[in-house]
Amino acid sequence: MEKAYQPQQVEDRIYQYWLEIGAFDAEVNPAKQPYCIVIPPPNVTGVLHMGHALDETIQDLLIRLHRMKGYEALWVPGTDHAGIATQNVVEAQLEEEGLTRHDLGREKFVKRVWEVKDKHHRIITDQLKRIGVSVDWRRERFTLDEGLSRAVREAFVTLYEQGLIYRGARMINWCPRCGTGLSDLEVERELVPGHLWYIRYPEPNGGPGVVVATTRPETMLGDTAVAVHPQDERYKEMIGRTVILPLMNREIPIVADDYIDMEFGTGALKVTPAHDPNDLEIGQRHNLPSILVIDRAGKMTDETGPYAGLDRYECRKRVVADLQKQGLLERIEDYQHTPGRCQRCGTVVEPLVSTQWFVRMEPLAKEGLAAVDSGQVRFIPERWTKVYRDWLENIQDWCISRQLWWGHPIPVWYCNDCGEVTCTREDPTRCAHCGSENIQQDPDVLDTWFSSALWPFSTLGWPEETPELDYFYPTSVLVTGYDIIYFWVARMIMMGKHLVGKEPFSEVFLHGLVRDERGQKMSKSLGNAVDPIELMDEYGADAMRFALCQLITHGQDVTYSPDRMVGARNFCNKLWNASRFVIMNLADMQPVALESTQLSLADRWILSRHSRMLAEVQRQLDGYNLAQAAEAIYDYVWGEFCDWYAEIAKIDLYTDGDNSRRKTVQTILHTLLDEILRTIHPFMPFITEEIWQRLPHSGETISRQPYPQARERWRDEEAEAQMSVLQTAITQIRALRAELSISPGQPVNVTVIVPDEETMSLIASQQQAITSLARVEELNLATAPAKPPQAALLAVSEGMQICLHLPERLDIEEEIQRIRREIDELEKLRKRSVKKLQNSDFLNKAPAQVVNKEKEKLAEFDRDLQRLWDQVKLLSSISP
RNA sequence: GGGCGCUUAGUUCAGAGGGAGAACGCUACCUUGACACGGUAGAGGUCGGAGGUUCAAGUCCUCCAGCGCCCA
Repeated sequence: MEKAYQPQQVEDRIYQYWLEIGAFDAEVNPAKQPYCIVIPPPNVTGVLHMGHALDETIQDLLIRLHRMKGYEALWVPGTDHAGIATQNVVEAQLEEEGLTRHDLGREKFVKRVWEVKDKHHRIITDQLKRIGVSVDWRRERFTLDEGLSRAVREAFVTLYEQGLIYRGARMINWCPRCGTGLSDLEVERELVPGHLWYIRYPEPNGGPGVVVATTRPETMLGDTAVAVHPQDERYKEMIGRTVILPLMNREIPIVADDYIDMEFGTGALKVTPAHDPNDLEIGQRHNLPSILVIDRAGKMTDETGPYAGLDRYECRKRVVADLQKQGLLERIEDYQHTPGRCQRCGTVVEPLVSTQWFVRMEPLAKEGLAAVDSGQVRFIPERWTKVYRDWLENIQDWCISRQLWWGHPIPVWYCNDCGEVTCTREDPTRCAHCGSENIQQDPDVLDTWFSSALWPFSTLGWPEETPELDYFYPTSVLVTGYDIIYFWVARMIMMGKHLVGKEPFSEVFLHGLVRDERGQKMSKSLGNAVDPIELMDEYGADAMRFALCQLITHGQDVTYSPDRMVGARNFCNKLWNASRFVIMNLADMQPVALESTQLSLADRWILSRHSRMLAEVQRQLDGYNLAQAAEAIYDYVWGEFCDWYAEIAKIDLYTDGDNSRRKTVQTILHTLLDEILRTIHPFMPFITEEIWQRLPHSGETISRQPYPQARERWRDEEAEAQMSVLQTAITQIRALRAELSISPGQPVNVTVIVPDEETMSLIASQQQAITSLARVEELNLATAPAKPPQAALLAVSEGMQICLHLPERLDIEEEIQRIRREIDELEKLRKRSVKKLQNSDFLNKAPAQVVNKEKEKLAEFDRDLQRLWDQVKLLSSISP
């Protein structure tokens, strides 16, 4: 074995091996319990980032864990066509060539998108394999493939037939750059500095009229009213009268509406029903006409007279200038406002009334709420439930049509003769209403999230009643970031309940987002994105995975930390070398039955600690506390198995003589290492497989071995307590050595004065461990009240006095000072303890157990202090 | 405006009522027959601030400040 673990020599080979033996293949298997995760499909727009690495690591951990626990574990891989995002990538490429998608035409353009999809799909697949994902590649899906397209079609037609999908003219968000309508979720709002323009609308008779305040003066060209609050004393007289809309010279009414905020601006609101959702509602309440003044390209329409054809921002400047010229611009204030921007391209969206397809969400939202209220779906961490609920309780209809070319076509045909709509599961050749063949399909495509919403069941074969769907659905858990609760999680739950009749998963584990070292969200545009591939090149996939697991705490964002990578890489190496040590000493192993063998203190102790660790890992994993589970493993492996047990084991391994001890130790080392590897495997699959293959084993792969379980019979409180005393003694001797910088090569003599016979026999039986681990030449034992030897360094702990003989070089004054410092520390603790025990409230109200513990502590402090003072006296008496 | 989260060692983060923890970094000593990606021993926190509850408060409650996010 190499002296250091070299992941690059291992990972590829191991992954190929797994594929060869079908280690990740899952089948419908009634003999086993199913455990299923469907991957949140990465977009084929780009490459995987740290957020994916985190997401996949968690899922792989859960899948591998359950596979080992005996479940039929299926992880379904796949990718998402990511409609608008992918289309934009290709459009950006074309732009560099000086072309638009219209220059190419729809067919050629879509062909080009497929090429981009293929390229990114290859990259993503390679990246996933590097991470070590144990997905069943035979079952990979793509949101635009044939089966999923059928699912989309079925879902659309079903919802249409049920009246839950409808076509209508409604206010939507329009992105002038992408040239498509968007759903509310795809609009991001950001506070930016702007202005509030105060514009006077005079009365027809030349009276002063009213002053309105607006952040978007260009929309005034489409105003059809001014609205005031009915209780507003300032305007009571004006209600029902008219004012002249400047520039357009249109006479518009003043209406009263409760919606108006009297505090904002002048309390008078210009009403533009065609370009503001609130204005639209006011318009509907007062039967106001709606005048479209901004078109889909962001240019002014013919309705705007002299401004027709101008860009909306150019028009804003001209309107302001013209108002100023006419003396109707009263003033301009600085004002922070939040214009909506297209999530994908950043362009300021235009709210406008447009005919689109919508999903009626209210009935579906009820099903979504019921799924959570009934406990069918549980969020982890629990607090996200409220976020989910709040959204569903205030749900708006979902605009699902997109004026794009990349995506699922809308399965609707319009009849050019009778004007009716035909929506069917198979492509129609004639109108379902009049039989005319003069029909044409809707040119639009569906929101990419529509197909995503079906993912957990479409990937399992729905709408076919496949055995997979029957067996694996509902899936076990969904693992994703909290940023797509609305976009994806909620919609999957609703669609699953409604279309399949069952919730798509019983648990949702929501993790945080990955941020850079300064806490900023990682993104390509900011240039702070860390490439997981580079990390894996440098530290190895296992190290990256383990580091990510250590960083995952419930729902909290994860700050990328290279230090963690180093720590995890070192842990890999530690595991590698501990294994190397065990393997080197296993050549002549003849396993013994541990139950019927005489075990040493260290043996009993490590078996107990091992079992305790397994229980803790289990407990933490059950609660999705991955960081705590990882910590439990780390602390045990490094701090107990390596630091203590392996060191003590060397005594038996390297000492000739008692062959039965060697056999026992070999058996324990092998047994525990095997279980350690299996316990860590879901976290660090590659290194554990590599080592496991080099250990005596049966079976093809560690990934299909049973997951270790804690053994109650290995628990040994007595061994743990005794070992603790031994560890204290050794640590104290080491500390005394360090105090005087005695090099490890230099042996020392030690006297341990023990408080009782029990400790005496304990220490006596562990002489070898002490002399070996603390590098002691001669170990003397005495029972209190023996006097410590003169001129010795003294430490006091667990009732023991540990004296390090140093007859020649000891500086007595310095030693007295050192002991006094120790006394000061103890004294502080003693005082606190005394104070507590003098408090009658504490004695009366605290549980007896706590009080007793405090009393014991105080007794120990007193005893230790006494001995330290004795030593000071002793040293003082011989001081020159 | 409403809601959520965070504030603990130089840095990144755990801890959720009974003597402050990890990783990395730092100091000292050490190539000890698994490992210098190592060993041993250390230094380093009035747990954001102010009140309160409690015998006991990083830990529970209230308020405040700062940072971040979501929704309107």
